[in-house]
Amino acid sequence: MPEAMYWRIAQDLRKEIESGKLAPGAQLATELELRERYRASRNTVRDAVKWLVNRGLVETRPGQGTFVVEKIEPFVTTLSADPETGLGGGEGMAALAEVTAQGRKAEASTPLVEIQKAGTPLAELLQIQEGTQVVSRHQKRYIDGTPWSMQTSYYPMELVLRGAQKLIEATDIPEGTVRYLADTLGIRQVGCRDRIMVRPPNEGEVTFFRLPDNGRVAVVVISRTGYAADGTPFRTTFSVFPVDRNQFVINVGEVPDRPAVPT
Amino acid sequence: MPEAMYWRIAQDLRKEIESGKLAPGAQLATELELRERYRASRNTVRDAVKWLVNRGLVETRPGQGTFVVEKIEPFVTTLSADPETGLGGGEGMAALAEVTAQGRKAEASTPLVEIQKAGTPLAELLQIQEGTQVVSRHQKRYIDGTPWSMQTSYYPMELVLRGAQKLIEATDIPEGTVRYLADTLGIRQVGCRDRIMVRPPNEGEVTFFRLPDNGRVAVVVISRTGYAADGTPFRTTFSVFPVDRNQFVINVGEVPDRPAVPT
DNA sequence: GCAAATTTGTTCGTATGTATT
DNA sequence: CAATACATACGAACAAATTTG
Repeated sequence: MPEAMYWRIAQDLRKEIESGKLAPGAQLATELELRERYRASRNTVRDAVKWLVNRGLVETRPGQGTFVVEKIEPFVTTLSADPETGLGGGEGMAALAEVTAQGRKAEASTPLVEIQKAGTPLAELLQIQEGTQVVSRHQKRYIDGTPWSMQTSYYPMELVLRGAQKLIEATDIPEGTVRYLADTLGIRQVGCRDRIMVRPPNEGEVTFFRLPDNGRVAVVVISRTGYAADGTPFRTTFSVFPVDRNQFVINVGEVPDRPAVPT
Repeated sequence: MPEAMYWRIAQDLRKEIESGKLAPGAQLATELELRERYRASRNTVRDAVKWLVNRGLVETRPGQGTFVVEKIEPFVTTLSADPETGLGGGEGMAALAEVTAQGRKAEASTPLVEIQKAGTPLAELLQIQEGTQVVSRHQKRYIDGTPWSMQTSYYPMELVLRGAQKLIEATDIPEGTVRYLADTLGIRQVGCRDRIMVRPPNEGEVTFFRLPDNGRVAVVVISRTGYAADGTPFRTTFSVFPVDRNQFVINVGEVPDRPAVPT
């Protein structure tokens, strides 16, 4: 009972890729060559190639050919946060420090500061009225020159009025905003809650991260909400990472140091 | 500069879906109807529909039609672990308790116990020689009847020889294996390290979780390695969750209780 | 710099098979 | 069994992107 021909062709090529016979970066036979090799019409071999493209095994470049996708060396981010100092998870300066510690070069764009009204999800996280004014601080991060993460932090506007002026300055806050708020307003972060979810990328994420335009590569969104001593949330940070180049580690209790090596 | 016709048709349908004009579960016009509506050939409207299928917006059922995919109510798992008692993160009985607490019905298959040789990644995590014998305990979990996660825990065979007989019995260990090992062998878990990654599902995962066969829905793999007081790892658990129905929460420090509501 | 050759992208027409109602 | 709807396959033509001579 033969399966569909395009399927058999696709499986044949898949095996060649997975066995390494077709190495990452290598060019596949052209559609015309495949047409002859499998004695099928061009549209049928194109269906087979589409099957591979949709699974992220190959990519086609008009005018050039079809190529086996290169695999990306994943970067490992430690999410474990010190509830006091602020955090350690892909946030602020701590993020950069972790990158350089792994022998890679980290860069970050200057913060983009905006005043916005809180939408439903944010208002819920910060336990404020929908439509309340919030400060948004946005940064893009790069590792070895490739886009690595986008981060947006939200603070109730009230904090600025109470004296945290630096929040609305488009400059890095070297000591970290959590530390800054503790020093300036005496708001200590006694705990935080991370929420992790995975979803398809939106248009802006596709272009910034240079993801395939078929939406195959998802993004991880980590929202971290910081809580003050009285139990009220006072800031939330959303970090967006493409799943094809990122892994995460959480340490609890006493764990030995170890270079985080991807699997 | 008109884009390709299949693209315009796809965008048109996408907008109808995203605006809610085509509700989840609703049936799209048939290919023949779309052919008339857009004055394109059937192959062209099929290309448009394929574009939507590859993004997971619709699904086609031979003999029936094309339907807008239903969105799934995500389940929230708390990963925060107590380094002592064991854990809280989607593991063992604790997992079941969290599910029922959210007013859902949890089930788990009886454990499948196997003796295996450790492969490279596992040997690295457990810091043992590659090829060393390990006990593997595998379980599948369901929430409200739908497949939710697959979990496989690995223990060095040595633990069984030292007296932890229950590890190789195909029965639930109600108090949890971490507690059991502490009671039986005096091995206390003083810390653990979680590693989170996202990858496409393999064949077994596609069939168990009933994922679309185009590999669009990725899975989250969380490996949790437990460390004893002397700093050596003594167990690793791999948990696999489909990303379309799961979110995760990590609490650090003092955070207020709050019903975990998906965004 | 340009034209030709190569390679993938889009569109149509047509025929037949398979699954469901 | 018949009607309906999607799945597979072939052939053909032209367009667009890229490389090559």
